[in-house]
Amino acid sequence: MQVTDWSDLQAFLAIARAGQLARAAHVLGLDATTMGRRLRRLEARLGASLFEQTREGQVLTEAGERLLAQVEGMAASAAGIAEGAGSAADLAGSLRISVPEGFGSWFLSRHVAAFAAEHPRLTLDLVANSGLLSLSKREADIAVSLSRPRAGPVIARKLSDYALRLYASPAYLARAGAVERAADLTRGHDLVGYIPDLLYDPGLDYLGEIHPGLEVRMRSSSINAQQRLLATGAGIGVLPCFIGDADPALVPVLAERRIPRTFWLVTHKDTHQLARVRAGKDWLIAAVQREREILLPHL
Amino acid sequence: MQVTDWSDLQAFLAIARAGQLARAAHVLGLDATTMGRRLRRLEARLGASLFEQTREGQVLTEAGERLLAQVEGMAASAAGIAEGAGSAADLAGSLRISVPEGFGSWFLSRHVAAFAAEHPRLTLDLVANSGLLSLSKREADIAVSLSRPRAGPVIARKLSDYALRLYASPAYLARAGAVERAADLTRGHDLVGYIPDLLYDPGLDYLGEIHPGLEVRMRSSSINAQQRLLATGAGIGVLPCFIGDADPALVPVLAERRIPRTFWLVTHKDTHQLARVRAGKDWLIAAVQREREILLPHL
DNA sequence: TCGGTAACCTGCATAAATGCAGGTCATAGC
DNA sequence: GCTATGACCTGCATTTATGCAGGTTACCGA
Repeated sequence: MQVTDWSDLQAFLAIARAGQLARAAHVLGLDATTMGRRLRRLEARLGASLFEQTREGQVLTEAGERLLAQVEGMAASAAGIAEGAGSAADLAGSLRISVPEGFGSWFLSRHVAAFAAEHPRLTLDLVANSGLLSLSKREADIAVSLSRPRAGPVIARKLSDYALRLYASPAYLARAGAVERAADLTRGHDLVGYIPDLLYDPGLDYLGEIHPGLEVRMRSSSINAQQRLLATGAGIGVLPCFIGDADPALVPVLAERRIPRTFWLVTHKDTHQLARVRAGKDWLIAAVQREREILLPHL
Repeated sequence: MQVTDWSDLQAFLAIARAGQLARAAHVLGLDATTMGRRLRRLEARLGASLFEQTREGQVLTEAGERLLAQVEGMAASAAGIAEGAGSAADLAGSLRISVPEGFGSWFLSRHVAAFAAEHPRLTLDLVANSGLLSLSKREADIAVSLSRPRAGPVIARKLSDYALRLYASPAYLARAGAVERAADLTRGHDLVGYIPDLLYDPGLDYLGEIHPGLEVRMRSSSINAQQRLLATGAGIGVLPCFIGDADPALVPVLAERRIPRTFWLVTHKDTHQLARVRAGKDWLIAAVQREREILLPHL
C-alpha cells in the first residue's frame, strides 16, 4: 500500500555522502532541519537506524551501509537524467531585481558577470536604489528587502545576515581625535547618517544601538553619498561592512561593535515559480553564500 | 543548485507503467490530481513533454521513453529496498477502531481475519456501536465517522461513499401490500427507524429524503435491531445496502431510490503517523476498495 | 447529432512539509 | 570544572502539496 518515498532516499543519500545534516541540506537546497526530519521519517518507515550521531555528524550503521549500496545504484541511474535537462542557457527574457542601493552597487555588481555567463539570453535589470520597487505592482520580479514583508501576495525567505559598523577616514580621526568608547562620539565628532524622516526601512534607524542620543550632522538618503562623505574625511558614520571594509580610504571605528541586520529575498506569489525568477533567486543565494565572510566578517 | 526531486521521477515511473493517472495514483496511494501535478512539475523542470494524452490515458513521447530507461534503472536498484524493510508482521501492540454499528458488524467483520493474518502480533479492537468513541479522549486510535469532523485535534479523510435504501421482508410486503411510489408509504405501512432525539449523527435523519412526513412506528437506536425487525416482517425501513442486500430475508423496496452517504476516516493529530495506526488506516482503505460494489451497488 | 462516459483539470479547503529562531546535548580545550 | 563550539532538535509560523468536489474535453455509441 505505502511505497517508500524516493525523495526520502535522496535525502538519505545526500546525508550519507556529506556525513552531516547541514552539508547535505546545502547540496539539496533545503534546511538542515528538513534533512533531519526526512531521515527520521525514513528510519521510522524502514524500522531501522541508519546513522549514529557523533560530534562530527552522522556515521552509517550496518543497515545504513546496506541501504547506501542500493541507493547509490539508483543515483548511478539518475546521473544521466541531469544531462538531459533543459539548460540554464536556454532561459530568455528579462529579469528585474530591486535591491538596496549599497548591496547592489558594492556587492552584487561583482556577481553580475557570472549571471550573464550562465544565462546569456536572459537580461538582468539590477535596480539599486534607496527604496524598493513594488512586486505587487509588477515593477520588479524579485526584491531584496531589509525587513520581512508581512502583508501582500509575496513570499519571503531569508537571504543573508550582514553586519554594519562605524567607519571614518584616517585623516578625519587624526584631526578630530581617536574614539575609544561609544560615548566619545558625543564629544567633538561629526556624524554622518540617514535622514530620519526619509528612512525607507525602520531597520536603518540604528544609531541608537551604538549609543543613545547621537545626532547626525551630515545627512543623506543615499548610502553611497554617506560613504563618499566618510571617505573624504567629513565625519564618522555607519556602513555595511561589505562597503566599509572594501574601501581603502576607510578604517573601522570601535571595530568589535557591530549592528546585525538581515537581507530578505522577496518574490511574488504569481511568478516565483517561473524559471527565470528561480534562476534569479539561485544567483542571489549563491552570491551571498560564496562571500558570506564579507557580509558578516569575523572579529 | 536545484536537484531533480526523485519523488517526481517516482511518479513519472508509476504513470509510465500504469498508462493512466488514476491507476498510477492508486499504486502510490495518492490522488490522481496529485499525479497530474507532479508530472507537470517534472515536465516543466526538464523542459520536455513526457506524455501525450489520449482517451485511454498517457502515451510516452520519445523524451519520455528516454527518461523511462533511466528511471527503470533506479527502480531496479530500489527494488531490493522494499524487501529489506521492516515488515508488517513486526508490528505489535493494540489498535482500537471505533466504527458505526452496522459497518462494523456487517462489513468490516469479514475483513478482520485478513488484518490478523497480516499483523499477527497486533491486537485489533473493533468497537461497533451506535455512537463513536472519542479520539480526543484517546478512547480509540481511529474512528469511522458518518460526518466530517470540523473541530478538535483530528484529521479526516473520506473513506468511502455508500448507499442506503428501503428494505422489507417478502412476507411483510405480501401482507401489507406492494409499494409502487414513495407516497404509498404513508398509507397502511409500518415504518421502522431510528429514535429522532437519540440520533448520534445528523446524517441518520434521512427518512424525509424518501418522502416528506413519514412517521416511524417502531424505533431503535441500533441498526442491528432495526434490521432484525425488518427481517421478521415487522415493517419497512432504511438500511445501508451492505446490510440489506446481504440478508436473504430482505428485499429492496423502491430499489432505484437511494440515499447517498459517506464514511470518514478520522485519526488523532498526535498518533496518526504511528505505524500501527497507519496499518489500521491501510486496512480500512483496502477493505472498502475491495468491496466498493457492496457499499455502492449499481442499479 | 446527441448523450454518456472516461480521463484529466481547476479552485478551494485542508493537511503536510519546510524554514526560522532559539534551545539542548556532547565534547574539546583551557 | 567551566566555557565555548558544533551538530542537531523543538516549537511555531509560513509555505507547499494534496484531497475533494465539480467542471471541461474528447471520443464513442446509439
